[in-house]
Amino acid sequence: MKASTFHLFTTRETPAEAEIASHQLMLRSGMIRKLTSGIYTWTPLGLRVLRKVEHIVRDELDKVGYQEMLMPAVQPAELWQETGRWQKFGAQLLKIRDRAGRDYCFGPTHEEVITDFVRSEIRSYKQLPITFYQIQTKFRDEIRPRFGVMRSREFLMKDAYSFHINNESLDQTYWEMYDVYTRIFTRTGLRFRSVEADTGAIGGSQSHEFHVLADSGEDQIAFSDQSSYASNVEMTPVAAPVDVRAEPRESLRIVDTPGAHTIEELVSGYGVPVEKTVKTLIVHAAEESDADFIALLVRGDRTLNTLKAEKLEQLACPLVFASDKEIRDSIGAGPGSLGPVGLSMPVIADQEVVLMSDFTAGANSDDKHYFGINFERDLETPPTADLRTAVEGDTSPDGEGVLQMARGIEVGHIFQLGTKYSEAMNAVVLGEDGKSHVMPMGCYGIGVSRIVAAAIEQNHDDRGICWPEPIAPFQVALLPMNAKKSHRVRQAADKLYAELLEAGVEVFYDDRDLRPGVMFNDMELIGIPHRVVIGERGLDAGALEYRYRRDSENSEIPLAGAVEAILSKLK
RNA sequence: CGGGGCGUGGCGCAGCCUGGUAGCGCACUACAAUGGGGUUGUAGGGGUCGGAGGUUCAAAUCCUCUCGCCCCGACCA
Repeated sequence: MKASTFHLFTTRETPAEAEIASHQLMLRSGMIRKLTSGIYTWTPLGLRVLRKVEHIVRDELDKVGYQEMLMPAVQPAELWQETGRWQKFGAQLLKIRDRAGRDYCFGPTHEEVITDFVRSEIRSYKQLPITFYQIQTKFRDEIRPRFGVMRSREFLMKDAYSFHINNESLDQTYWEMYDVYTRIFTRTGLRFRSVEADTGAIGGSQSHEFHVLADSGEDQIAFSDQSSYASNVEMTPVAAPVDVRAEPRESLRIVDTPGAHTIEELVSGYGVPVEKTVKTLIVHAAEESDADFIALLVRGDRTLNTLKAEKLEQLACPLVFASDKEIRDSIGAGPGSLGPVGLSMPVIADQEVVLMSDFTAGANSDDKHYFGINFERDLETPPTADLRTAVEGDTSPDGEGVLQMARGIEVGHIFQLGTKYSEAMNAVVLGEDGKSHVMPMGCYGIGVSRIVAAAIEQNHDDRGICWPEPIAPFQVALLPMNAKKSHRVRQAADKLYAELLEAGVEVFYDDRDLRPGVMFNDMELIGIPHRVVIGERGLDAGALEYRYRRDSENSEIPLAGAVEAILSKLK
């Protein structure tokens, strides 16, 4: 590709709207342009990277015999009403109405369409298992799109769906897909990690996420320092502590604590050690429950894990916190002065709380706290559950080692869906036994456009992008120095360009007659991994200058045999 | 959804408080010089100041409404 005829538009200044490195660099290098909130145009430069990622994904899926297809982006409402997701999917579902008043949505995912397809195409267990996939534009009306294509509303996704005669077959394909994903992300050249994950809105049982590791990642992942255990911290279980509760040493007493409405104020204002405090959170009970509200107890320095709480059958799902007014109406005190002693509603305590003794909590009276609270003596020991979010240093759930934390960008997610959709949509096949069987399903997603942003987030420096070679827009940048004046340089560059093309190298030939500094800066900004410079100085010495994008020093390549020398640098 | 901020050539911004008819840098066009890390000079083109209404002799500037975008929060006990 010659720069003179390629649309390249780089900027020196960073657009004000971009917060994180990948977004800034994608805009500055001219890979993407925003059309409107969360919706982007991919320029020729950006598209080259997107296509590279897409190709790796497609290639690895094809290798194991999964079949590519293409489903409609616009889907009829009836299909979504069949599974109940027309309502349940919520505001993220972009609904559209046609001229006849019929309702549609722009597909945020394709379980309904594929299940509809399969229920009419697949008749016999002999056709199973089967896995289809597509690479397609999705739309999710995010509450708050941000970070460019990292969290956009319109995005490119690979979604795959597998259908089975039984759960064993599903499990087999699930783990096969796990291996395919591992190969895909390995091939992109990114540092990544697979973790156990929550199944979320898609539903199902088993699930893993694949995260690209980067400090700016929106997710936190927990992993053991000694075993292969890793999970998204939003669902990392906390092992039940094995300690024994200490005997009471203090007497129960009520203390005036004006101004102490948070744990922090209690700790700083009254000298209570934070690990001797208990937070009391009032949440809505499940609809079918007798109680209206339930109190949850966690240690003062812990964070309630919403996902864990939602899974408790006694609690409303999704979790709803009681409003200040509801709290005052039912307890007679405001938030900030709540505690389990004398509380007239069901209580569930985090498992470590019941091992505490001589602790402090609100007295259910404004500006008063109980000090020296002890279970059994001052209140009944409540039922327990794993309620808090895991933290660094916790014992690994598999018992081996302790947990470390890292930040990640979710780029892949695989689920065992079971029969959630096939049952709702009556997707059945005839089994060997002559009877109808509802097909268990798996679904598997990869955020293709997000991978591009994640790759930059993980691979950049103060000069620009440092593409991993497998997804770089070009492999080699060829820069002639002052070619306008020097016919030798121009001729040598033209010749090398032709030879590199002939050898199948993706070479970007900067024939724009710009000053060297401009070319260097552009090539470093857009992150081409290998740079070859041709100048009078080098030609005199019979050499080219070579530099790898991540290096800070040049090396020399003999002019004779330059193509082979360059080829040997490529990965 | 709640809070905050911003809309002025393609991009980054100043001008607004104190009203007088729009400016700077980058980018773009032409010419010239320069030619190994965003070079320099000269001459240019391009903006209904997000939109609507109002106040005024006069509005980018003041007032009202509206649209769009960005950021933060959505665990607080």
